[in-house]
Amino acid sequence: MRDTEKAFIALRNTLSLYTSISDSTWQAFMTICKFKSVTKHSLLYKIGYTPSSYSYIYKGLVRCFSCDGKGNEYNKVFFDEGKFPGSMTALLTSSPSILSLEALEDTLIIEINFIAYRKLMLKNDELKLFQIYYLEKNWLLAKESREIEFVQNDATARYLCFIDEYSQLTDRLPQYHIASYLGITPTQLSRIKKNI
Amino acid sequence: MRDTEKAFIALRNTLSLYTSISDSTWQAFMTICKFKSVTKHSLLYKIGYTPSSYSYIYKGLVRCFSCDGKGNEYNKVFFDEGKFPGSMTALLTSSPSILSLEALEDTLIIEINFIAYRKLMLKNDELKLFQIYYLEKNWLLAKESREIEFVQNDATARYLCFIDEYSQLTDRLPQYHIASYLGITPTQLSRIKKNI
DNA sequence: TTAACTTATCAACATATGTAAATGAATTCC
DNA sequence: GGAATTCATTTACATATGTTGATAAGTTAA
Repeated sequence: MRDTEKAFIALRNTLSLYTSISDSTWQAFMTICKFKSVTKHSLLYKIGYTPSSYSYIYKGLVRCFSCDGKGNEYNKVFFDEGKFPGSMTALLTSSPSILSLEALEDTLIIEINFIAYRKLMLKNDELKLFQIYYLEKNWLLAKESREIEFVQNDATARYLCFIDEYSQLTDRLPQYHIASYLGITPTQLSRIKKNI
Repeated sequence: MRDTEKAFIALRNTLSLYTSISDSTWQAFMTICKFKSVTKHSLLYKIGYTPSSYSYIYKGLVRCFSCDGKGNEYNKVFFDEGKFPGSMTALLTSSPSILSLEALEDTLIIEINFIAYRKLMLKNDELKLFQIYYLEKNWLLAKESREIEFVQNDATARYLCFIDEYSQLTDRLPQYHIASYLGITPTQLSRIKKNI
């Protein structure tokens, strides 16, 4: 079986984790999707651009980061297989994103056209349910706990949280990207690891 | 005119900032609202409880904070006149809140029953629009920029952001609440103020 | 394979911030 | 009005983290 087919099967399985997806819903959904391959280090989208699609990761790894004016980057989330990287905010408000997405490995994705998805979702009850469950689980709750985790913990505790949350990614990610996620320098992360 | 009436007029004006509110919408909306007075230092709701209403502040000041296990509190947002304090997350997901709300002054609010509001909103186009605009402006965008502000800036820069965003509140808030909002101790805030 | 580059670790020093305790000003309470 | 409490500031010291530069291991490219 080719990657394209396998990717679509994986996508349907992921949707089904949230709510049941009938064959007819799936047929309609597939027509607004496009399989795509992006090479390591390329950007799925850049700060300042208004994205027109979600992505679904079949294979690979993507980081989401913001930038300040001085050339520093700050990692916010990592997305691996089965996740939907993207700026929900930029999509919902059709405004330029304040975030960028970069592939950290050669990555296979399925692009889901955002406008077509909205149209389809608004007249399909299964997709409406998916949308609600997905938003609640992956955005509202995740954002709230990440914020609290960041505010309440020191860097060592945040590192332990990171290992807990991203155990399967700790060796796919370079140290300096982890450090940036934790809000510290690679030097400091090195010290923290030594102290544990 | 009594406070109750003035509060309801203010509430209608606030709704109208987001979208137009017809008389019939307003009549229906008013029936799910209740005027209430809360004294300084009392809690609108506590961590662990599932809130059943939004509030609207007609007069007064409320802080939203989280707690860790060691008795420390962390301020997240301040709400003054015209704002809707509450944990959107807890309401949307009907889950126990991980946040508390405390009145920092004697405060006059209007409580809006959440379940009744959902019902009304889902069959009223004006309220649906209000809901979307309010969510986008006050939750998605605000949360995203607050997170970036916190991650990218040092404490001095965050203090300047705070003054900018909350200029009208800087002298209604005690230093130690501002310090907690900035993620530093009152001692450090004192030093920062001296250095500016 | 060698050379060039990237990455992780470490050391030395600088800076930001926390902690604890003291002081004085402001506020609250009887 | 005076006593008690709360709050902001300051000092001295401790700790966490940043910065810079060195080194060595690992990776990539010629």
